[in-house]
Formats: sequence, structure tokens, C-alpha cells
Amino acid sequence: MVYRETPRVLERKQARRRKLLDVAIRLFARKGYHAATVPMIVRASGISTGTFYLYFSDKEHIFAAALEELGERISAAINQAMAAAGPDVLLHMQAAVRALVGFLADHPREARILIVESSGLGKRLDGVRRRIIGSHTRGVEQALAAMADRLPPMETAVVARCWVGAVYEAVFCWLEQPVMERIPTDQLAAAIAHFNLRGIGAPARTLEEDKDHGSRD
Amino acid sequence: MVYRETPRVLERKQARRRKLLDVAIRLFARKGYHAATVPMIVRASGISTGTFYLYFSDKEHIFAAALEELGERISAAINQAMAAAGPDVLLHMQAAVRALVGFLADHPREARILIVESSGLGKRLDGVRRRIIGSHTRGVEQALAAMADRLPPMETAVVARCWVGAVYEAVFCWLEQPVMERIPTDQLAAAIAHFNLRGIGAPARTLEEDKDHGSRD
Amino acid sequence: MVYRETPRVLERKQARRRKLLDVAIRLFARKGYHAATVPMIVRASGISTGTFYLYFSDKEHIFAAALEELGERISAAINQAMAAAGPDVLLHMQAAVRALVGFLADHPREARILIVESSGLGKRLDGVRRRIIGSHTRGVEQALAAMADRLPPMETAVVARCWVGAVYEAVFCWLEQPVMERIPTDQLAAAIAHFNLRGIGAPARTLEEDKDHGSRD
Amino acid sequence: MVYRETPRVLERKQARRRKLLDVAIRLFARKGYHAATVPMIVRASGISTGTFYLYFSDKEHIFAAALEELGERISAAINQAMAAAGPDVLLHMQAAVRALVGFLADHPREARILIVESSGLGKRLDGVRRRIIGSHTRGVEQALAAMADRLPPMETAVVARCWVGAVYEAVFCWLEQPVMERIPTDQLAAAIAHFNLRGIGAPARTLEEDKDHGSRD
DNA sequence: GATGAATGAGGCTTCATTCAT
DNA sequence: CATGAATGAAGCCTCATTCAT
Repeated sequence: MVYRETPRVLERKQARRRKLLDVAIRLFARKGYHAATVPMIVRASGISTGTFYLYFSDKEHIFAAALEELGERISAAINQAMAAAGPDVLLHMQAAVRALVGFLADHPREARILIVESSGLGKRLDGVRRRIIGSHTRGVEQALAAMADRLPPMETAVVARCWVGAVYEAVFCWLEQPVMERIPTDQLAAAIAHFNLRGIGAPARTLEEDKDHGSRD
Repeated sequence: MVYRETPRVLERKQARRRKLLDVAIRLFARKGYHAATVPMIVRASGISTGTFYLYFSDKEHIFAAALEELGERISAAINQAMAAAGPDVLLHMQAAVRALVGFLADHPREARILIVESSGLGKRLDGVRRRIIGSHTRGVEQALAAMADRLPPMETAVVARCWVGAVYEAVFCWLEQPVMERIPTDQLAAAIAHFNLRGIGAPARTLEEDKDHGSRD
Repeated sequence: MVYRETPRVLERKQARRRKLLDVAIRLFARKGYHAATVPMIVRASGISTGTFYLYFSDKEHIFAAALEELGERISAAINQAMAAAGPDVLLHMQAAVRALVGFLADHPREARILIVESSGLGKRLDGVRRRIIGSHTRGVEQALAAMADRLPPMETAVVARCWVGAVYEAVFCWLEQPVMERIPTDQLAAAIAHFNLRGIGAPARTLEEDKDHGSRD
Repeated sequence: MVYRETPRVLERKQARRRKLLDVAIRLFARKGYHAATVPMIVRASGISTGTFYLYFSDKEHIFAAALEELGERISAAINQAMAAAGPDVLLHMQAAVRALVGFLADHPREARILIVESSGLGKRLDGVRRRIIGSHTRGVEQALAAMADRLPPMETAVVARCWVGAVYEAVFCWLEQPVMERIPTDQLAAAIAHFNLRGIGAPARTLEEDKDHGSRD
């Protein structure tokens, strides 16, 4: 509050945090949580070890931050897609699946962090992961509630998790395949969306429009 | 030439391997792959370090063995349930879901190993995991193929993964809830099976029978 | 002394000892003292660990035995060559060098054991090594004494060691070269013998006969 | 940005590396490569394990560093002696032998590392050793080439190795003797130099000057 | 005599984190 | 604020040797 240059300093601080986080995301994605070491992150960032601990109190914290950022990016992508999808909730959901699949397909390494690397890392990090995936689940749950009248009765909480689990697992397996053998992203997204929409008992009409994408020939 | 009584020795060898594996499964389940250390396993087994490496060449190998055993137990449970489910493939699939959910619910710690702890552990272990979950996926795929004529056309490979992903994710979230807040296992299994069967476009008839289980009130 | 079959038993014992020793020599030669482990020797011999310790009280002992056998083989080769070399002591010495070089060149792996692997292995084994190489040195010393009148006065003990050191080092370096780049064994032996004979001040006459071997063109 | 006084820190770093290296040289010399353990070196240095690996990436590396340092010290000693030896190449060579013998005699433990302990330690370390001893050999070879016209024709590469082998073996044996029984260093050096000079066919004149040193009485 | 399962001390190395500068 | 040298607990694993069978 005394010096005018505070803003510039703040800026630099932000920049350093960013740098660290970017490098960390890349390394976590590439090598996994345990194999990506603090010394590595620090070296690749050109920032000193001490400074690292100035911005992140912990290795866990930087991983959590990475996870969180990922979650936000995904949410943004989904929200944007839903906003563009027109008024109908079912279309929203379909768009959401497509957006999620698209994002994961476009950022496979980052997807790996969320789907694979963030598992089994202890209470704290498991919690963060839950929160992020949970937010998707909740989104689905709310959508289900919003059109409860047009759907058969169901265990919405469970179904929402099925929905999300189906997306992640299908995309993950797809990512594990050699690029050459993968079906096109669109087709993948369509197939998943189709499965999920049918799974929640969406009225046949909606599905019809989608038919040509979801079937092979 | 004077080394008799091999049977007794063999027996003890088996017993030791078992002991080690049991303890390892417990520890891996409780603390995760990294936090469960070889010294811990050894201490808890009352067996020497050297002996450990006599039975498992590696920490990775004992984990793989644990995973594999789990896979077999699950497969056994599923196969048994399917055999008892009558002639129809759809009923088979329903039974399989119930069996899988039931198994995971009954062995939450072991489930944790497979679903959570076995992720992001490097090529070798990821491979083992894939194989196990993959075998479920293939089972689903075959079932889908077997009744292709009664189902709408679909991307079977993708759909099979959705199916499996839905089960695992739903069960896993359910396991994370405090016991008090969980819905009954049956109800969970029914909801998941319902979602999945609808997802593959199973004829309405089949689903009807199941209606009262899958809805809340 | 009670059973007639003692001889047959003894025979088998000998055979086992031999087997172990042969395998050990091969492994020590190939991998060095530390890298060649008892389990390896045992496995490669098809003989049990326990039995190993029946024949050799120690890993050190089997290595010592290997060394000793090598020493004997070399001595035998040298003695034989010397016996065939005619009456003159100088010719003896020349023949000895040729025989030693020849042996080491023909058994490079075994040579390695003696020259390289047997160094720095602790008091006991260093002693064995000394004894073996020392016996060569003493041979040289005696020869020097036997023709003291025909040679300039010298520090025979030191000179004998120089003689032996020259042979081993020259051969060893030669062995380290790619086979393609090596000069022929004969030429090597001649060059070394020439150096050594001159080194002890052998009368020019003797050397003359050898001229065509030791010089390049 | 507030990290001043680098010089003081650098100084301490140097000191630590030195300390570690000194202790390591002592221990390697006393107990050999395998028996001298990292924990030992660390304990004797009063430096932590982690710090050890900060300065030397490996146990092999610190041994290599020890070897290298030794090589440099020896080279320095030899070069200095040669520079002081006057213009003639033969005198140079004589001086070099004396310097080498003198050095090894004055630093018996270190000599042990180079001559004895550095053998049979695997590719990497064998390479380092070769390089060091090889540099002596090459020195001899160059000298031989420089006076080729004054010497009889010979296989210079082989002869150079004979020269070096003679020195090392003679000194090494001498070091193994109880101090009481050793002949004086000068006499040893003279005897070796004499042998070697004669071995390369050095003109009699040169040797004459040296006569009184090389003979016993 | 023969076997091979069992032992356990101890080796090498890593890495998250601190703290003097 | 920033630095990076220093820490040390703890991990994984090997292997010479013993001893019950």
C-alpha cells in the first residue's frame, strides 16, 4: 500500500505462479504424480526450490491447483457448449457430453491427470478429484431434475454417476488406443451421448435426430 | 537325495505366498500402492524381507498378483451369477451387473484397489488393470453381439465401455458415502442395471420387470 | 573303508566339484567376482545351494580354487614350453614368455580373472593372486640367477617383477583391443620377449636370432 | 534477488566436495571399492547422505573422480620431473620413471587404488582406469617415436605397455613387502629405469651414468 | 550326503522440505 | 522476497550363508 509498484510486483508473482502451474500440469500429465518430482518442476520452470514453496505450500497443493484449473477449463467448455445448444435440456445434456468428450480428446495428457493420475493419492487429493468430477455429476443431476416430468422415475443420484462414469471410461479407453485405430471423436461422442440419453430414458424423438451419428453404417 | 516330505514343504510355501498376498491386499487397500511399503507388508506378515522377494520378484509383482486375484474373484462371481440367471442374454447382463455391484459392495477395500489404487502406476500395472477391466468390457461386448438383432445398431466397443464405466463409477461413489447415507445395495444395482439396459436399447419388456426396484417410491 | 563303492562315490564327488569349478571359472571370467553370485553358479551347475557349500566353504574359496587352477594350467604350459626349448636358459625364458602370452591369448576370459578380476578382493584373495603371479616371478628370478655370469649385475628381484609386469600389461592391453586391430599373437610375444630379454641385458647374439620377429619390417 | 555472498557459499561447496573426495580416497584405498560403502564415506565426512549425492551422482562417480584426481597428480609429478631433467629424451624417460616410482612410493594407499582397486569394476570404471594408465603409455610411445632414429626398430605400442607394466608391477610388489625389507626407493627406481631403458635398446652411454644406482654392490 | 527355502543385515539411492544467506 | 544447498528418513532390493527336512 506504500509503493506504487505493487501492481507490477503482483503481476510478476502471478506470472511465476502460472509458470510453475503450467510446467507442473505438463509434468504431472506426462509422468504422473509420483514420478513428477518437485526438483523437476522447479528445474523446468527456471524457478528456485525455495520460491516454489512460496507459491505452493506443498507438492499436494500444486497438484490440487492443477486439478482445479483443469476442472474449471472443463466446466467452461461444457457451459459454453450448453449455452450454444438451444433451449432444450436434453440438447443441453447432449451438448455437454460432446463438449466433455471433445475437451478430453483435445487434451489427452491433461485428461490423464484427471482420470488416471488423480486416483489413489490420499485423502486430500481424492477429495479435490471428487469435487471436480462431482460437479459434473451434480450438473447432470440438476438437468435430470429439471426434466423429471419428461423422464421415467429414477434414482437420479445413481444415474448421474452412471452418466459421468460412462463418459470418462469410454473416453479413457479411446485415448489408450493407438491413434490410428481410434474412431473419430465425433462418432465417439455421439455413441456415448446416445447411450447416456437412452440410459436416462430420453424420449425417442430426441434420439432420432442423432441416429446417423451413433450408428456405424 | 535325502530330501523327502516335499508335500509338507510345498504346503508351507503355498501358505506363505498366501499370507504375503493377503496382507498385501489389505495394506494396498488401506493405504494405496505407494504408501504401502514392502517393509510394512513383510512386518505384518511375520516373514522376512528375503522371503518376500522369493515369492514376488518385485513390489509391482505382488500388486499385480493382488489385482489379478481380484479380477478372478470378480469374474467368478459374475460367471456364477450369470449361470444362475436363466437363458436370456439380457438377464445375464442384468445378473452380471448385480453380481459385480454386489461383489464391490461386499469387498469395498478390495474394490478400492481395483478402481482407485491401480491407476497411474506405470505401464506394467496399468496393463494388468486394463486386462482385468478389459475382460469385463469384452464380456459385455460379446453379449451385445449375441443379441445384436434385438438391439438397435450401435458402436458396441464404445457402448461396452460406457456400460462398465457406469457400473464402476456409480459403485465407487456409493462406496465413498458414509454407510448411513447409502441406499441399499440391491437398489443401487437395480438402478445401474436399469440405466445400462436402457442405454443399450434393451426392449421395454425386460425393463418393466425391473421397474419396482429401480425407482425410489 | 567299509564299503566297496567308496571309489564310485568319490568319483561323483570329484565330478561335482569339477562341474562347480568349471561353471564358476566361466562365470567369474564373464562377469567378475562380485557380479557372479553363488546362486548363479549353483543354477548354472544344476547343483543345489547346500551342496555348493559342501564342496567350497565360501565364495572366496571357490574363487581361490579357480585362481589356483588357472595358475597351474599356466605353469604347466610354461614348463612344457621350456622343456621343449632346448638347453639354453635364455631360450627357456624366451619360450616361457611365448607360452604365457600364448596361453593368455588363447584363454582371454580366464586371463581376465587372473589379471583383472582378482585384484582388490581383500587380503585372502589378494594373497592367492600374489602366490600365483609370484611363482612366475620366482621362475624368472631363478633363471636370472642361473645365468648371472652372462648378464650384467642387477637387482634381480626387481627385474623379475618388471619382466612379469611387462608381459601381463602388454597382453592385457592387447586383449582389450578389438580383435580386428590386434597384431598377431606371435608378433606380440616376440615383441615382449625382445623387450624383456634386452631389459635383462641378454647378450646381443641371442637377440639377433629373434630379430625378424620383433621388428616391424 | 537477495541471495548475496555467493563466494562464501562457493567456497564451502568446494570444501565439501573436497572433504568427501578425500575421505573417499582414503576409504577406497584402505578397504577397496566394494568394501568402502557410501554410508561409511558419509559418516566419516560428517556430511549427510543427501549431500553426498548432491556432489557425486553415484558411488561410481566418486570413485572415478578419485581415480581421475590421482591420474592428474601423477601426471603433474611426472611432467615436473621431466621438465627438470634436461634436454635429452632418454633422460626424460628416466626421470619419468623415477617420478612415477617416487609418487607411488610416497602415496602407497592411493597407488593401491589405481593399481589394484580399480580393476574389474565394470565398464565405466575400467574405462577411466584405462584412460589414466593409457595416458602414461602414450607418453612413453611418443617418447619412443621421438627418438626412433637412435633406437632399434620395435613394436612401439607393445613396448610402451611393457614399459608401463614393468613399472607398476615392480612398484606394486615392492609396496606389498614389509617396509623393513624394502630396498630404498631410489634403488628401486633406478633398477626399473635401467630395465626399461635397456628394454627399449637405449644406447649404452646413457645407461653407464646410471650404473652405480642400478647394481646392488 | 543333498536339498533349497529362509534369513536379514545392509547396500544404494531419492526427494519433499527447510533455512541460512 | 528469492535462493539453492543441505537434510535424513525411508524406500527397494540383493545375496552369502544356514539348517530343517
